[in-house]
Formats: sequence, C-alpha cells, structure tokens
Amino acid sequence: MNSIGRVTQLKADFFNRDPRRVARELLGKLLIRKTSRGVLAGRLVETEAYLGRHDLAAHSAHGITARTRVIFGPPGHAYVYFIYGMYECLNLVAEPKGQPGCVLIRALEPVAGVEIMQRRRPTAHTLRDLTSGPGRLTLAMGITRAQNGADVTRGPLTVRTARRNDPFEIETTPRIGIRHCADWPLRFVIKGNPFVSGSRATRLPRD
DNA sequence: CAATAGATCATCT
DNA sequence: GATGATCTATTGC
Repeated sequence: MNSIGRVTQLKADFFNRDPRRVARELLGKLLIRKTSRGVLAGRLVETEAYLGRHDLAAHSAHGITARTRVIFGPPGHAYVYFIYGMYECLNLVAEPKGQPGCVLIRALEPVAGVEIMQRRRPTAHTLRDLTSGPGRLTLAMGITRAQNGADVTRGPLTVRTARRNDPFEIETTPRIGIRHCADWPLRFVIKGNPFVSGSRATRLPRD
C-alpha cells in the first residue's frame, strides 16, 4: 500500500474460477518478478484461457502426467512448460485443486527493470520486441521451469493490481498457434495496445 | 510488409 | 519417432 493508490496482491480466490474469467481479469494487472539483480514488472496485455473439459488444445486434455500435474493442482500456481526445443511459456493455474484449467500469459508491457530485460533479450531491437510473445516474455523476465509449480500468491513471482490503470476495452479472438479448437474465442487482449504479440500490420490496421 | 525455413528437445505414443 | 500454446533471420516484393 502506498500514498498514490491501492495495490493488492492477487490471492488464490482470484484464480479459483473459470479460466476465461481469470484470463479476462488478469488484463491490466502487473506480473512482478523479483531477482537478485532487481525487480522486473510487466503489465499483462494478452492472455489465453485453456479449459479443463473438452478443450483438446489444452495440455491437460489427456489427463494427469508428469508434465500436466501442476494444471490439476491448486489455483494460483505457475505452470511453466518447454516448447519447440527452445522456449518456455508461463501459465497461471485456475480452477480448484483437482480440476484442470489455466491461463497462458502471451504478452506484457514492460513497466520496470527494462534494462535487465534488454540484457536478457539481446536480439530484441525495440521495446515492444522485449515481451510481446509467450517465449519472449519468459526470457525477458528470467522465468524458467525452475518456477514450475511455484505459488504465485506469494514469493518472488507474483501478480498485483496496478497502482494506476486507465480504462481499456477487451478484444476477444481465437487462440494462437494451436490445431485443435482453433476457432474458440479464448484469447483476450487489451484493444489497441502496441505490446500485444503479432505483426505490426495485424495489430495496427491502417486508419 | 509477407512468407518461409531452421533451430532444437521434452513429452508422450 | 513425431510433434509442438515459438522466435528469429532471411528472402522477396
């Protein structure tokens, strides 16, 4: 808490709901990562919901395995998986323990620790390249499978409400890069935000 | 700006 | 043994 506004850390109850609701309400919140080098923070501008039942695009679709165990665990924990031999992606677990469901974090707007992020992302030549993609933001924030299963309601990786948060519209689209259930409207973005992933043309159609 | 190829490996069949 | 919730560099217009 501080003099400018009310800042609260999201608790387990926030995540203990339908992933669609969690994904929408995560927009505009801050992902906070404390490292030995300093504090990194990013505003969530793009999320995707992965449902527990009948969602064949979700890793949890085929039951509990060594990898998907965390998705079936308690809400408010991190599910970090390795993909394409190179990248790691961050999800936040939703739904009560025993019921699968999670939210993929697809893009952030850098808020604090930009210099540290740039050091971790030498190939990013612009500010928006830093964290505009699920693989990019984990690199920038130093999130790896070491954080898999971590409790996000406490500890060095957390989510908080923003001190100041201008009103925004939420745009809903199909999810990116999946084969199954490819037309389900489960991707949520802050409309018009330049830090959303994808090409410039896709994001900013000329006016 | 659009399209495409290549990198690279944990996970599950 | 195939596949994948991706990113980057490169090519061509």
